[in-house]
Amino acid sequence: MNYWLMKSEPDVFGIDDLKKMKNKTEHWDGVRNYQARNMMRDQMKKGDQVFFYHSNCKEPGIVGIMKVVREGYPDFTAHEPNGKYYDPKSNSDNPRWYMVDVQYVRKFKHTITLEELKSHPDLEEMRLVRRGNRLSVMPVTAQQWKTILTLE
DNA sequence: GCCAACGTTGGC
DNA sequence: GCCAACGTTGGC
Repeated sequence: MNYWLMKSEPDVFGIDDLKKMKNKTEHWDGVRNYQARNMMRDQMKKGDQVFFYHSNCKEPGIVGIMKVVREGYPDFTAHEPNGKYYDPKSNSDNPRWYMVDVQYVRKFKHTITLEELKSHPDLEEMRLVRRGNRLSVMPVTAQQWKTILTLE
């Protein structure tokens, strides 16, 4: 089993929104970055655990855990001409973008803030805490996963 | 709201 | 295939 971290802006779609969905499950649409796409399309497997990260908000950080319940499949929002994720260069015969379905597992009592993550010596290697990082889907090692859970 | 960092686009 | 221009991300 692998571990991941995925970012979302809570004003757009936060962990409470995921919890409210039917079966507490939602497709993770709108990712328009090739590296992130490749991970969702090729590497994320059913049962993988994922940290839910809130970005671009008052208190950025990890707010809880979800899991992959459906492996990579084409992101249909790229084919909705009036949608905000529309990409005219993608089509259903040859989809450019992919997504996975994730299910809510639990929410932390407190947000593990970016500041805390940055100040932990064992997490220096995490892409998340690196300067200028913009990747919205990234792998987390088993060791990092364990370390982060101790901060809960 | 600012702006640095980054990814993508497109002219050449 | 280089690289300047542009758009986006996301912390602050």
